[in-house]
Amino acid sequence: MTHNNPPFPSADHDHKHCVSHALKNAEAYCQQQGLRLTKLRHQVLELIWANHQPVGAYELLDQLTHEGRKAAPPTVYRALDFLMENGLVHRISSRNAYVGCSHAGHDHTAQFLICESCGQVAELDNAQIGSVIAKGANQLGFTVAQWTLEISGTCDQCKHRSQDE
Amino acid sequence: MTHNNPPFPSADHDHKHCVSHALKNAEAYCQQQGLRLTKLRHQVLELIWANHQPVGAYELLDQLTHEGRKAAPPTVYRALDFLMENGLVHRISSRNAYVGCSHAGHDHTAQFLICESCGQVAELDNAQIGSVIAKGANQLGFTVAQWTLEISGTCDQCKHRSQDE
DNA sequence: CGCATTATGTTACAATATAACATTACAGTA
DNA sequence: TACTGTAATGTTATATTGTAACATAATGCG
Repeated sequence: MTHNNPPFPSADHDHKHCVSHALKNAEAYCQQQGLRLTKLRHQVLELIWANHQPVGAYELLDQLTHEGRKAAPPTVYRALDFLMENGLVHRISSRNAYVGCSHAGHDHTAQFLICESCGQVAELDNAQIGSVIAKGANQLGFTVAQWTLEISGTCDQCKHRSQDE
Repeated sequence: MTHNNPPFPSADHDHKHCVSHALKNAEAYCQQQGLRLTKLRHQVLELIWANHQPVGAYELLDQLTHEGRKAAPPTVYRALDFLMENGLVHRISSRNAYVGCSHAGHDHTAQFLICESCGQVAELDNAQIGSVIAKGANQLGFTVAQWTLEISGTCDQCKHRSQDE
């Protein structure tokens, strides 16, 4: 299965829909895998998607609190750990921030395009990149366990926006 | 110019030599570029290389202190900023740690092989990886400014070591 | 030298993440 | 249903990583 959606959502896309879509996927996936997507974890995952761009843990903590839940840092970090272990969320380590995974359930490692102008992140799943990396590493006798690729730059929309000014 | 050194140094390589080599390179580069490689910066760079694997900022701070210098966090972070801005050091963001750059002076972005077993890091400079990434991003209208690739796994030596047991 | 600029010292604090132990909820079973 | 072991969450305290802001010292240059 491949995703042909433009990786950076258009400005007027139906964001509510994409959030609920991601949540439904996650629910189905956890169901199928016998994972406990508890209320807290569900809530954190929803917040992450709702933010629509990488969110910090303490930002999530604030948002949880505003939603009326008593929460401390471990509350958030434990939920994040669960979500990351199960491929529902990725950490953008160059930003200490977290994003929902667009291909949850697939076996994949993460590749991100991070727009410096709008702050949005798009997740790639480019097989060619993966295979070139594997090849390069294997040539050196290195066995790859996992990897992260974080690409900063400017997305298409922001380029056009800046031309309009 | 290309480097054909094995990226993970052999166990018995002359480490003192590789440190002094890196320092000489850095000195020459700064000279040539009119950059001020002050005593502090030189000292920090030397410590980074001497550690022989990624080092945390506070670890460097300790080491500086043990060498008799009065230092506080900003001391180290400012030196690191200088060294990173000028391509003499890279930050491994998945580890909050810093390593000397093996190709200082070249225009390149960083690709790291991080051995989970011995903790050592090798820096790649694989043009093919770079071009595949650029192509993948450009196809999506994304303009790449810079990127980091951090690959975790097991290096050749550690694989063999574990077979011997 | 005298001045402007850059680098470093110093203090305080912000931001991110974890340890350790107490309590609660949950799933399976007698 | 009540019992029990496990997993999840609550709670407090603290570790780790990184910056802000302002003072002082060193450096390069006219």
